Amino acid sequence: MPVLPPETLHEWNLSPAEAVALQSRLASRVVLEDRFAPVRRVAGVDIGFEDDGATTRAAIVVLDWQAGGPPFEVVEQVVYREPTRMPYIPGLLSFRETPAALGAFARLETRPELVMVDGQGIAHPRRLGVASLLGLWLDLPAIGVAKSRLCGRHDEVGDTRGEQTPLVHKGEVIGTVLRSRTRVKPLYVSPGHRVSQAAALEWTLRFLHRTKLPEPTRLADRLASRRDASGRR
DNA sequence: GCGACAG
DNA sequence: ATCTTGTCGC
Repeated sequence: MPVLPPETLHEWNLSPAEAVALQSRLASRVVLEDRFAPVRRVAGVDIGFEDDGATTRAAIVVLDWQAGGPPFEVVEQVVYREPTRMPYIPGLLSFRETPAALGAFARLETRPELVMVDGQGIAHPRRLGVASLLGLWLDLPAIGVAKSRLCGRHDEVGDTRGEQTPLVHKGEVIGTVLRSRTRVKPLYVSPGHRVSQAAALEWTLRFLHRTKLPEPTRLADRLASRRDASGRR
């Protein structure tokens, strides 16, 4: 799908302090209301690192929601790698991950109506996790589904599948802590962009099958870790 | 000042 | 994140 040149993001070439300031500015543009086109194709995104961090790898799996499931029909999938440009700094992970994710989207033929990302949405100190930055950049509805907490506090979640409790940071509800599987570490679900808090949770629940992760993210995760992941399929 | 800290 | 085999559960 057509995407602004990822290079633009690299060219920001920001110091940590500048990146922090930019996050705050961009966060003001995040939309927390449902602004969807009818959802048919949903993209699951997973970004990870190889070679001790030297390489960034982004995997995308596009599912057809209207075709029914589970199992959901896989419409397209892409794995894309490029040299890592920035170190890992808590709170600035999105700058490290997003360039590769944009490279992967640029190589995707399908334009999804919804994006689900492995990482935080607004459940971030400055309300701009990877899912928000990616959603803004692509101008698509995006949801963050993280496997652990970055910031905020919450009550203990019941240990049974389906139980949930709000994630609160500085008096704001920034997400939902969701027990996706009984006796398994909970997920941290938050809106990325163009999605309400309620819809972010609803879509996540809709894609939850028997596993800890919702299907889009789970399949992207799995695709990323395949030995023969040579690109497309 | 002391911890915490997405992937 | 990643390094890794077996093992338990659906």
